[in-house]
Amino acid sequence: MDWVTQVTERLRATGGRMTAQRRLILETLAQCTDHPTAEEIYQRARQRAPDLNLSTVYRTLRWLEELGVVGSQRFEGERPQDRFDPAISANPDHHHFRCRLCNAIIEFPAPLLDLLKRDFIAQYGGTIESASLTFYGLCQSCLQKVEAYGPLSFNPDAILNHPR
Amino acid sequence: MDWVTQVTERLRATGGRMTAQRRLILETLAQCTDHPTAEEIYQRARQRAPDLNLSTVYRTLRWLEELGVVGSQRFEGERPQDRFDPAISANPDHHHFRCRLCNAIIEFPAPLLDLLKRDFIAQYGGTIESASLTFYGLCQSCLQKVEAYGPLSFNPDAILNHPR
DNA sequence: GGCTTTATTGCAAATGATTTGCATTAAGGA
DNA sequence: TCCTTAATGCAAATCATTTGCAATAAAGCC
Repeated sequence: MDWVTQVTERLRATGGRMTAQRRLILETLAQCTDHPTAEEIYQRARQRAPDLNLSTVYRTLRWLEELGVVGSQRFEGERPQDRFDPAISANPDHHHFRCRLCNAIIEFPAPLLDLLKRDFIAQYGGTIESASLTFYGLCQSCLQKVEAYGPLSFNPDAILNHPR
Repeated sequence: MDWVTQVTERLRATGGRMTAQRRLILETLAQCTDHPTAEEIYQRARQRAPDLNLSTVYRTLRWLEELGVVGSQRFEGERPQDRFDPAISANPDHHHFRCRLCNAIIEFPAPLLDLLKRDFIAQYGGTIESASLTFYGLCQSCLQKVEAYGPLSFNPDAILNHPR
């Protein structure tokens, strides 16, 4: 049984209805290999159905989030907007690395996080229900480029006063 | 030399000016033991200077952020707003636990995070410049309350239809 | 101390992602 | 096929945060 059908069943089980718009959004999500914003999902889906509405995209995404089918998360260094993660349903225990230069996002498992959780509980008590870990840095290929060419010298004054 | 004076020196060194408003905001931050929002800082500071402006608070906070004097971070499960962290200048390497019930935030060190970073680099290459780790769960005292009394049964219908 | 430069403020208006109210449409069980 | 009500489209509202601009006031200089 494919992903869209699985989600449809979860939906029906909670009194929801499968619509053309929801199916389209689900199929769009299924094809994502990245972490798109609501607007990006809207644009991609709209290529197949131009009268799709952005509100519907938001409502569908929030509903999928409640079902645990997609995750959402914000990254530092860009304007505050949710990015959605269709991979979370297939692989719930992953975290994110984000490249500061090319903005690529790498998903990685972090089994050692359990050690950190145990340390925390041992010291402070309580329970931990979820954890969010994000690394920021340079991905392998951006690092290689920087190492190969050296950092670019950026001097706005020199650019502005440069003779044409 | 106290904190406000230290920050003033950093400020002057970059061509900035120390004003009554900035001093007030700094002193307000120095007294924080929590992670207030811009609005909360504004309300606290305004008790001493009622004509302080919220824009000034925002501008001052962003400037302190650039200087590395305060940190900012958003937490899940509340509306999207920045919370500011004056403790980051004294103790840069801390992470956050947030209690889902009482909303308390606990700061904790996580030296083991270096293992996770090393693991990541070994597998994917690149470099890691910063990391954000947040735990969500129940703090010790909320956990004890839940264990002592059991979870509350919340049934809106029963409340609405309850005879008075 | 007064003068000058320009960083900073207060105010109001703009921004931009996200949510919401409501009339209309359509899913899916009877 | 009919009926109930969940879902959509549209426009307007939200709400934290930012920004333009005229007025104010640091702080370097005489």
